[in-house]
Amino acid sequence: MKNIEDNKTLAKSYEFDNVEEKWLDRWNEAGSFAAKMEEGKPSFSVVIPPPNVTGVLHVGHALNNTMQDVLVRYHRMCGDNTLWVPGTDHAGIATQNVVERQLATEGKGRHDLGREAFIERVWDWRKEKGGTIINQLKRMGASCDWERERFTMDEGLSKAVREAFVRLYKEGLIYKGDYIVNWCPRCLTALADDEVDHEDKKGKLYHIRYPFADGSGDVVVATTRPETMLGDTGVAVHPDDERYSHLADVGIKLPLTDRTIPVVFDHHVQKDFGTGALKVTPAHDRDDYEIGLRHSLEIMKVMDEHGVMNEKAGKYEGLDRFKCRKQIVADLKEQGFLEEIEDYDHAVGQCYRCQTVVEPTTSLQWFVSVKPLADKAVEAVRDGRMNIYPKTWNNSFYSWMDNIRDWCISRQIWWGHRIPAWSCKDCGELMVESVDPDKCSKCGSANIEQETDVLDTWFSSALWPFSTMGWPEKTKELETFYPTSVLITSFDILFFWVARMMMFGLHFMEDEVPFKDVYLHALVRDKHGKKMSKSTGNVLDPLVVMEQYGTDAMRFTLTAFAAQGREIKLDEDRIEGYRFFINKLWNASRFAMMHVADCDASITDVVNTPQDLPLIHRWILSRTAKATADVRTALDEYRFNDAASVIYQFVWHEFCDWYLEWIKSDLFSKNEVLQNQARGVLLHVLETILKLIHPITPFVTEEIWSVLPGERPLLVTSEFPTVQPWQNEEVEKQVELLMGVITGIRNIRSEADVHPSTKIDAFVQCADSEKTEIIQEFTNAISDMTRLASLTIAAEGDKPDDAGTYIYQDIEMYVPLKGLIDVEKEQEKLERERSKLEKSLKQINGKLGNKKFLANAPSEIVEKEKGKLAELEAKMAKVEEAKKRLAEIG
RNA sequence: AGGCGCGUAACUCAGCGGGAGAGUGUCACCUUGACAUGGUGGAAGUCGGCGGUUCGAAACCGCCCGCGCCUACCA
Repeated sequence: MKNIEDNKTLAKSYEFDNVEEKWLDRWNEAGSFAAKMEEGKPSFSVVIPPPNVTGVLHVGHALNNTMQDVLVRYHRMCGDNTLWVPGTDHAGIATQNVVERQLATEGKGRHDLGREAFIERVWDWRKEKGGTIINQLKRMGASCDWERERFTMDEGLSKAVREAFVRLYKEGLIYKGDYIVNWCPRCLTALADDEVDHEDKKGKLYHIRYPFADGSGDVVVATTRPETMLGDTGVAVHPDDERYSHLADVGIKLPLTDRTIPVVFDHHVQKDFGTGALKVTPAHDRDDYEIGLRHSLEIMKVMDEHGVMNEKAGKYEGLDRFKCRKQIVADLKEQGFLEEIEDYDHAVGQCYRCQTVVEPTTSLQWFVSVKPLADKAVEAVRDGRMNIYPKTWNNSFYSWMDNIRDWCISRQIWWGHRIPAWSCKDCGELMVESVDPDKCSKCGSANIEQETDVLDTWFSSALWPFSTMGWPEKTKELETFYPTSVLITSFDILFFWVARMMMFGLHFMEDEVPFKDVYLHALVRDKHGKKMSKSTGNVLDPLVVMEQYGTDAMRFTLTAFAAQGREIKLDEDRIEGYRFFINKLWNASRFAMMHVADCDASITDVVNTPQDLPLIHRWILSRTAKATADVRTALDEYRFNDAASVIYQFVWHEFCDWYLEWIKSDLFSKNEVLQNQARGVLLHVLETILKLIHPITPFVTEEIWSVLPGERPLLVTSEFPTVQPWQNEEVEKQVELLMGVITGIRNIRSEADVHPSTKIDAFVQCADSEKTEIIQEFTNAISDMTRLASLTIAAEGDKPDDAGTYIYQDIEMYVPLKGLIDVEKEQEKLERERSKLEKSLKQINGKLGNKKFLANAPSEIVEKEKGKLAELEAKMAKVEEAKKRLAEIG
């Protein structure tokens, strides 16, 4: 045995600072994370949800990447061909904004530089700052194959984007058209529907009187945006609304203009809202646009791209849309058309990047016809080729996909994949080609010009699962790793991203799904369920957490919290708790090292013949097999929190609390056989534990592993434990019995305030000879663990009056404590016990007395209840007897 | 308005058809040959409410109360 002070291998508590850095380097040097593509092995592959290149690690990333890493490390240890592709997303608008802000501090705008110079500037920025989040992911221990890092704008992926675009165009699935889109007048670009945030704002509802053209009367319409009336080309009412049925042929004289507009009848109008009449502005409202189409109304755009009124707005030309609103209201009022202004709260769409109020407007944009693609994705989920976890998301997925609109993919910014379309300035021909054309394919003119728009960022990320593996080339990576095994991401991008990967994956990869499983994890909130935000000040920064508690503690916490739900309320106290757990593991290993440091690694061979081992070793091997099975199942089913809790429970409360305490006497024994058995099993179980936890807490486990005796390869690439045939019910039952006795005696000591160092005499009495025999056999272990001077098997009726008592099943333990017994306290304890038993007995007797129960319940349940009843009755008898005896002295 | 979800010990959460669990906190005792980032023992819950299904419900169904989130075309 080594003296503890001489033990130089492990410090007294786990200090993570140097350890983490050290192993990051070693794993890197050893190429531990490099994907292997060996024949005949199962594949496990994951592509990272690429964080924005402008991103900084937040707790959501930490959760997301911990979960991925747990699975990836697990499968790598299982010997699978394992690939985890890392990378970042060019994040068009976000990145452009960052660089534009940087330019602004120099007093410049992007137009001062021009397109090419600006893009170069963005690349410079990316070179300098774009690695931040990648480095932070590395710091977390994410075991991506870093050699394969990809960027959505790098050469290979750009080629894939172009190929995808050209194919879709040639297949007629991409078209260019003048449609209403969400327009950001500040970013000067179209936005996809899901790039618009809706926020309730206080506003006004203006009621405006629209006179009939024939002067026979008027109708009042309501609007929150009076300035759009300049673009009104109709008034809509419900076809069943009698109030307006006579207006079919009468026009409306639009105030402030000299135009007369028609009344149309449309089911979209709500009869009971306001007056039941709706002004229709097809050019500046999505619904009005649809109504306009249905009734062939003119589309009249009255604003320009900056949100400034244009020449169609007549005298209002040149006014900003909000200034124009004021002016219009004033004019309407003056001319007597304004009926009423009421306060009105409603949702206003804002640009998700700059919060400018979005202007719905028509413009010439590129679209993907998604319906046929969406149907295939839905089909793949419905027939189980793709599974969404948790499956509660299926319904949301279906309903979104069924109502999906064509996807506007063009953006009027500079940073992104420029649309590979050229138009001929002479004949107007549009060319979409994979190779840049130098002249018009129709008229031969060299006077051609490339489209200036770039593609929506999500277009390139939709290709991610296969573009990162070399598509459109046929690569070994694709062959080995596509479809990927599982996609792990946050539910809030199910539609932005996941659905689009499904659509593109199926389309371009010959109906092969991009991933078999999708795991949608929760959003991380603070411990009260509030969204973490800088302004609230409740943000938990993973970088700070890693510094304070260590990366392993953070990872374990996140894993333990990762139940399949919609939100995770993260309580910082829990992180500390799990840090203590890691320290516990550390110290248990330290203890083990005191006994096995100088041994040969082959001492673990004793586990090959478990039948030759003493009971407690067989017990821990049985529990180890159970824990191994449970962890594997949990990870296979994405029940991360279960894996964490199985490990926690097993390591702390079974391995440390019971097993280590129990084998101490053997470890210190002079009997070499016992000692070697203890050392061998101890080392084996510790090795197994380290392997089981490694996917969750890679650093501390690798560190401990490295000091264990013998030459050993890195833990990261060691074999994950398989379930050994060690589970043994009989052994577990016997140990449980002994534990019950030990707990009982400890309880008596504690209740009677016997000082822990005082050795006492204890007695056990039980009518069951089998149980008595086991207790007899383990007298020494019981005595060691309860600090007894002696343990005696007593005959019935031998019990002295002044003894502390505890009853476990049908076993009574007692400790004579002359003068130390507080009779009243003891009586209270027994009464509590008795009343609890009485309640349970009543319940069970009720069940077993119920004929229907006996008839309907499965027989094993009935048997179980009967067994329970016998046990409780025996215990009750003991308790009543003890009470009676106690009453006699009292 | 529709959809989804949540309400279990003081707190943060598991469990989701057969005896109410974990961590933290709390109380008592204890520096016993890894660990006080520890040990031992204890207290603590009509499992939001009311009905229903069932031999049996915290779990399944319905309604109600409270709280979130998402989607939406009430202008």
